[in-house]
Amino acid sequence: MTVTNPIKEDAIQDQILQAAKRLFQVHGLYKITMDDVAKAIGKGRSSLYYYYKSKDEIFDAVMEVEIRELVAAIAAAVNQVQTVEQKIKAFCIAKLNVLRERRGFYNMLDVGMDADAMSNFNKTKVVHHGLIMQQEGAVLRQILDYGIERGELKAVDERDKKELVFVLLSGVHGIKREMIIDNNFDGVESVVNTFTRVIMNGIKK
Amino acid sequence: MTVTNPIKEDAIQDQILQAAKRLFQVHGLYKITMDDVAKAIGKGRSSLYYYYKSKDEIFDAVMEVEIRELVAAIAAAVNQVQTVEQKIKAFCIAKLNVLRERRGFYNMLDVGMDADAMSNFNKTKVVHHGLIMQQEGAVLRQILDYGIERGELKAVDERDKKELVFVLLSGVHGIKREMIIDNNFDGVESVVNTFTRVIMNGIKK
Amino acid sequence: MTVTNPIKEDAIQDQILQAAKRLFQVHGLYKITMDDVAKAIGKGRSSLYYYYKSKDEIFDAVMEVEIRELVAAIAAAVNQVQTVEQKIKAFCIAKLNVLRERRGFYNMLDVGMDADAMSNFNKTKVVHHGLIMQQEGAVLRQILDYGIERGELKAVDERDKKELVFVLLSGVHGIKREMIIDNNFDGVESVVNTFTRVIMNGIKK
Amino acid sequence: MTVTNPIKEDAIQDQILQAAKRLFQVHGLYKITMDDVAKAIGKGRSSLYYYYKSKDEIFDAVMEVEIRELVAAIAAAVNQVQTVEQKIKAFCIAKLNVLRERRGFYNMLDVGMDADAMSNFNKTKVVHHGLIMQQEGAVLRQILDYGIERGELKAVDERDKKELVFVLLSGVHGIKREMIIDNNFDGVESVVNTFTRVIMNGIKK
DNA sequence: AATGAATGAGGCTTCATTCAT
DNA sequence: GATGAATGAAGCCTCATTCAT
Repeated sequence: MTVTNPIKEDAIQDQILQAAKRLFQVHGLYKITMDDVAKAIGKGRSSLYYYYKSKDEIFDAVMEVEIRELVAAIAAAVNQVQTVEQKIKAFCIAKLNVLRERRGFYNMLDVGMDADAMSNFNKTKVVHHGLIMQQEGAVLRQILDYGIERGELKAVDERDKKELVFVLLSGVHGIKREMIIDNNFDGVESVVNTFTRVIMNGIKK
Repeated sequence: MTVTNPIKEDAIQDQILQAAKRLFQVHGLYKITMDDVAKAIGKGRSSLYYYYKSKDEIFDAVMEVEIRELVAAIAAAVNQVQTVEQKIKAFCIAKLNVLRERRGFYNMLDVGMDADAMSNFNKTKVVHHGLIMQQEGAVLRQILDYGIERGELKAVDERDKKELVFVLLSGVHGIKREMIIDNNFDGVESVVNTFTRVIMNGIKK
Repeated sequence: MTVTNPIKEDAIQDQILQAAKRLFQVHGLYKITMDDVAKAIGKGRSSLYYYYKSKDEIFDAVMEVEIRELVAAIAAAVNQVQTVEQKIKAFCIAKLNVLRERRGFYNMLDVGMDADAMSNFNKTKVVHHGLIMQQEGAVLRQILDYGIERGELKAVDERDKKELVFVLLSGVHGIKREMIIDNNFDGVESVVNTFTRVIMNGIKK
Repeated sequence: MTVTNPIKEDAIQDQILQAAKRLFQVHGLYKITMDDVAKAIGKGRSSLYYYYKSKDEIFDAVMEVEIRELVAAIAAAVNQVQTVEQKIKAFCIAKLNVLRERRGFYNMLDVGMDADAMSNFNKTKVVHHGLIMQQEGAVLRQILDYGIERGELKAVDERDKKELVFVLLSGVHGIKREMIIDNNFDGVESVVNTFTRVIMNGIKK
């Protein structure tokens, strides 16, 4: 049986992925070199190129995983509570909690994606960001619809709904950002409460 | 009037500043090399070092100008209207308008300041970010106080006020961010309206 | 014998070492650039960094070799003769002979180490100089002890012995220096004879 | 009287000289930039070029002064005492004392002049070193002749005399060097005593 | 499947020197 | 006399990527 084992191959590819993920999360993309990643999996630098064509490609792969995990975590949190206010709060807290440990990483991808990032990263990255926005937006929108249906919220037209989602999402991203910069997530609960309260006042029946 | 003209005196230093500012705004700090800046003013690379000790120093100088301009623009806009709602709206729109043309730049400093940036930038940069937050925060807080005094807003305790400012600021930053990433500022007015409305509902008497 | 050959393994590292050694010897550290070294082994400049982290590291490595070689040569020469006078003479001549071909190099390390060098070199370099002094001093001291034991020399107290070693060592270094500057080692034997004779007269029984 | 004042011109030239001298003494040639020198005299960098064609030329000028001062100091010290042993001791101590405060400077010129220095400096420098050796040698030789004449020393033939001078000179230089490297001149007197005693034993009647 | 070796391209900084004014 | 301004040449170092084995 000298057939190459595709599972094993994937295993290493995954090792690289996990190592890169961890490193990117802690230090950010720029600080991490291909050598850092290679050392983390105990292999030579050039070996990485057997599994991924470029640093960018590794980054893309890491992103996909992160996004999946983030969205899953948020959805799970939202589904565990009932009222709209609880759901929105859960949404915010879940997102902030996941991001708390992503610093360097999400920072740049999720909201961060600043001009630097944008000019360095290929289009794929922008697509990824859009994906997050879209998926998270979908969750939020479901919450709104659910609230309207349940009679908790005022009925609003499509355009308002869209903007509301945008504003909500932007708000959480902004809060996250400040907390990351301050490197202080201590007030999360409290700030989220204020945020949710203000928002709810603005939209509830 | 034999007063020496300070502008003329540092004409070149200013040229560098302006060139760097423009370049940083469009492309971000990392993408721009000293050579780019030098070429932009039609001089040799080493000439820059006659006016600034390092790339970092240029960057610092650019920042100072940007911050001054940003805060001034916001304050001016806010002072031109009377009601709280108008002021908050003015605040948001002024900020977003200034930032619209800053992309690469503010992105990285004001809100952007992501983990990468933070580890690469020196302490000065973080200080600058703090400065913006503080100054903008002060403006917002004045608006709130003004509104409470005028009876437009509910009176809230100190802690709530602080958090409210934080949430407001974070929100605008988040919105800005999304717009920059989308590279689409078309809906500014509308989004700001939604944002302000929701917020106002949450805090007005 | 399947033992891996350590020499072969680091063949290139050694090539760099040897090239740098030769270049440093002839031209001195400052004159030699990384590019010079790279060209000397027929490779690109950045390739050097694969084997050594910095110019300093190369220099350190060269030093280690030089010191080993120098001390070994001296010890060998000293051990080949019997009387104290012969040994001291052997010491001087061996040292001068080794240094004759080191010019730029030893010059700067061994004795040379001037204030310039000292402020530019890192601590390691000073340590290296100290090492040479210490090892050579040990050899000289053994000669003295040997001479006292054999009754050739006057017994002297510890402090005198120490100073004597210092004076002897300094003397040889001084002579070396002059010869290097004159670029004339022709009179070595004769000068060493004079030196040794004067010294011996001062210390023999 | 619009005649240019040669004295004033010389005055500035001298200011430069003195400033450079002090700086070189303390920090060594390499560490000092033209800007350092210019700042020290409170003028612009390029002004130096009005008085000296190049850094090298300044250095040359500084050297000349230093040599004059050194030789004068030594001669004075030697002339103040009577016996040969005292004179040699005076010679050594005077030289070491002058050099003690010259570190960076003499180091490189007087004895130091290592291969680096030699390849960086122009031929003039080597000439200067030779000049020191020659002048100091002359002083030493006079001491020897004086001693022989007075009957203190054995009569030796011309060649021995020459070598003796060389050895003496080299010895002092070597001692100086070690002391500079150690940055410790505390034992000067004692070491010079040992040196002189050993030497005297070797040459006195 | 893995990697050792090599490097090109690029980046920041320093400094002696020139030159027009 | 003096200098502000400008720079070319040089130097050190980093890193993603390639490629033969």
